[in-house]
Amino acid sequence: MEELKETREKAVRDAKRNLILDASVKVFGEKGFHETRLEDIAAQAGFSKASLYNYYEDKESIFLHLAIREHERLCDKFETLDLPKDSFQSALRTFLTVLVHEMGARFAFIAAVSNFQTGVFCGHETFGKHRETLIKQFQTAVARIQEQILRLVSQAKSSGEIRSPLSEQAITKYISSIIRGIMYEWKIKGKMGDITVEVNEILEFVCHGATGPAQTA
Amino acid sequence: MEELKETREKAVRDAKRNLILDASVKVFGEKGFHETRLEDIAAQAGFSKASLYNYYEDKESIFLHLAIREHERLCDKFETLDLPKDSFQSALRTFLTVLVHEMGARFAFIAAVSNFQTGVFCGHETFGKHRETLIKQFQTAVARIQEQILRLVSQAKSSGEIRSPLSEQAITKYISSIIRGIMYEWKIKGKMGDITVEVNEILEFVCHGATGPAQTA
Amino acid sequence: MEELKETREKAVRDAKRNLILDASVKVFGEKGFHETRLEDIAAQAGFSKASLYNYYEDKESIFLHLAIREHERLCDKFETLDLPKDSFQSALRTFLTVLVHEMGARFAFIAAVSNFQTGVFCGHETFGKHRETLIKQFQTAVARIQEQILRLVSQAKSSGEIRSPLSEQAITKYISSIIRGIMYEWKIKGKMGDITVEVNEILEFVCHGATGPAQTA
Amino acid sequence: MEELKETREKAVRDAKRNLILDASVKVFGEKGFHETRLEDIAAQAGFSKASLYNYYEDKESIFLHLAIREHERLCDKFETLDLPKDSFQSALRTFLTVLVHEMGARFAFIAAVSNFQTGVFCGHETFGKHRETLIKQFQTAVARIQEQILRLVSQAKSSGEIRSPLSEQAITKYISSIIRGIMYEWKIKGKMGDITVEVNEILEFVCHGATGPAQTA
DNA sequence: CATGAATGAGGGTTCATTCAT
DNA sequence: CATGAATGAACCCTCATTCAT
Repeated sequence: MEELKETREKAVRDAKRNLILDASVKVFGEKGFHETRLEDIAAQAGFSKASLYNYYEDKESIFLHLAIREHERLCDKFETLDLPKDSFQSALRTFLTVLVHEMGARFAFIAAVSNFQTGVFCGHETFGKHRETLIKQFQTAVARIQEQILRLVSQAKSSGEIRSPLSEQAITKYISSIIRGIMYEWKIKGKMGDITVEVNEILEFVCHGATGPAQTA
Repeated sequence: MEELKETREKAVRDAKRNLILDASVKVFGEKGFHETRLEDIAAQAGFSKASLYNYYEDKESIFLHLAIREHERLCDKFETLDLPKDSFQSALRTFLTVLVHEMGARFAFIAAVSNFQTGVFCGHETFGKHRETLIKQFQTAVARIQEQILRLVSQAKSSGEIRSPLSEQAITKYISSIIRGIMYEWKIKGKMGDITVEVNEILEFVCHGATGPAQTA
Repeated sequence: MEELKETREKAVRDAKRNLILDASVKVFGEKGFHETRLEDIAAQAGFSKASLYNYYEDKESIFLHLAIREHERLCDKFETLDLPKDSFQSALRTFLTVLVHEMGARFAFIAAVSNFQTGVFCGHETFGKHRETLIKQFQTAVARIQEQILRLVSQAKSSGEIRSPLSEQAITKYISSIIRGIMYEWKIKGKMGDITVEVNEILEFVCHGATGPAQTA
Repeated sequence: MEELKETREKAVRDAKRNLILDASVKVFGEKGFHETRLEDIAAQAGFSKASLYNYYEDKESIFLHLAIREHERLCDKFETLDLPKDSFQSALRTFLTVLVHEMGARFAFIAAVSNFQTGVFCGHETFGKHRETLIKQFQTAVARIQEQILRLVSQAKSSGEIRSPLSEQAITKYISSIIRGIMYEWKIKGKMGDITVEVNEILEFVCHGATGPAQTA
């Protein structure tokens, strides 16, 4: 009995925490970290500004928790995903489709995360304990996505499908950059593009580069 | 006489405007737009905070003028640059080397510019007249770099060196993203990497992609 | 039957009210009125913050009730106390010993009360009805202690033991100040001193002043 | 020329810093540290709230600087003061008259300082560098007054005028307590009492205690 | 009665910008 | 032109108090 109540209350609380993040993804996405006012988030979430502090330590905490949630959701998606095993290209196609599909819906926020990484972190060096671990989690979550790509690339390298002399890390890095570029583009345009087209083009470029496939001739 | 004095004074004024930008590139690069305080810039430039307003309208104006200057400098460099004509690859190598060399010295600021583009612009819709034209200039300047790449790509496509079915714009976009990715990486690491290595790797990837050159076999 | 239940419930309620005050004496003593958070008291008392409002009107009410309780307890002690009748000095010794012993255990809180008196009251002029009477009680309770001293002094004056030309009120005032001074000293040092020593010294000073007893010579 | 300007500007700045303190002594005196709003001080001083930050780091800094100034002023007064050399009593009379006269005009603030000492300091242990030294200064300044009294007492002890077996420190402590008691009394009453009367009474008590002078008989 | 959650009302502080000298 | 000083306008965050369960 008592336990049931507790779990229910825990669930409600978690739901509200998520409501706040849902509101945040919109506002942070639109305005970026600095120009976002707690009040905007509160209004969007249907809370008062002060209430947010029942759920998160402070503004930065909301941002980080959100980034973590979004990245982990994505990772979870990938872990339950059956990637085609026939070829690197089709595996990457599936992967990118899911990735862009998921990220795309939050492209603006993803862009904000990148900005946050390069703009807010660098320089800061003194954090409180809580902050410290939260940031670690954040970085881990962000890194985990890259690792998914890295894994794909590594497999393809082992199987001989990737014959590039470049290190797996370098290739992964470039793929990431390209994806982030897409997010930026959409953010600036204000809307998503066509996912299928976008993925196909990325694939084409990633697999064959610019000088391209006809090299065989 | 009078004219001479005027031109001299103009020159002095321009010199000071540039001093301010020189200071800004450092501070904006380190802290990003939002976390930069006018006072930081003033201190770095050897002025008082109030003096900055003798030379620029406001904080955003400094940022935009700086971005414009940096991008135009780069463009000027390219216009006086004799790119090798023998192959797309060697032209691109030269181009990238110069680009990364120049940008690299300001990588942190370049990262800040990207963040600014995606984080500050979007959402704003009411600008004063002055702002309006300044922003146009800024966007033009940023775009001009991309056009340099686009021109290279176009030529290579005409000459048949690029056989990718992708549009020239798409290829250009990916190359840009990769370069921006490098800037981000350096910014996060806090220092530049080895330019030659970096350029070679980019080249390798851009030209042949991941599955790579040995496709011939 | 019904009555019994009611009295029992009343007793429980009173017990809880006292629990809250027990917690408060610690927290108010350590942090003073302003820096004490209701949450600190609640935690210390094993209640939730909201529950406190079932027992007391508000923060100030807790503080006042506590001060009243502590002072009345002390007065009760004195009323059941058989002071030696042989001399002013020995009566005062017993009195001070008990006073300092009792107060001393709560020295930090006593210091907080003084601060509260001079810092919070003065200036306030609009009080609600409830507040009004509570404050009266508080002031009465604080005054009652002084009256105990006053009574001692008066008796000694009547009996000729006190030959000072000073009014009984003045002497009482000085004794109070000295006692409060001890509380402050302990509060700042963070711990009580030796009661016997302290009382003896106070006695010496109060009875003979600085120029002192040897005046006879 | 240039130097003159600088010293003048320095003087103006110092004058303004003092204006702020002048305003603060009133407000802090009336409301105490916690209930004082920066805005109150600003209004009283004829500044905007934000302007205060041109002169002092923060609220606590204003309070501490003020306390230091007041205490040092008093000390300076004493150092230029020719205390009668004929007897402890007349020296103490002059001393107390000046002390109460000076302090009295600021009695409310002096009370606030005591509250601050016991209420705000205790517990805090982590301070910034600046704070650290400022607090040291504050404590030194407060202590210096006590030392003046201690010196008087010591001399009188050496000269045999004070025959009390109590330590000089103890006597000094009691005198201080009594003075602070007066400040509290005035603060609670809302106005100063008659200085001459007050001083005479203190003297009487301090010199002969309660049982008093006629002990000779 | 107990309490988790919600919130209004502020407070201290920051900073881009303006103004007077 | 240079600058110290002044300030309006926010913003983040805190906390006593209220409310719904």
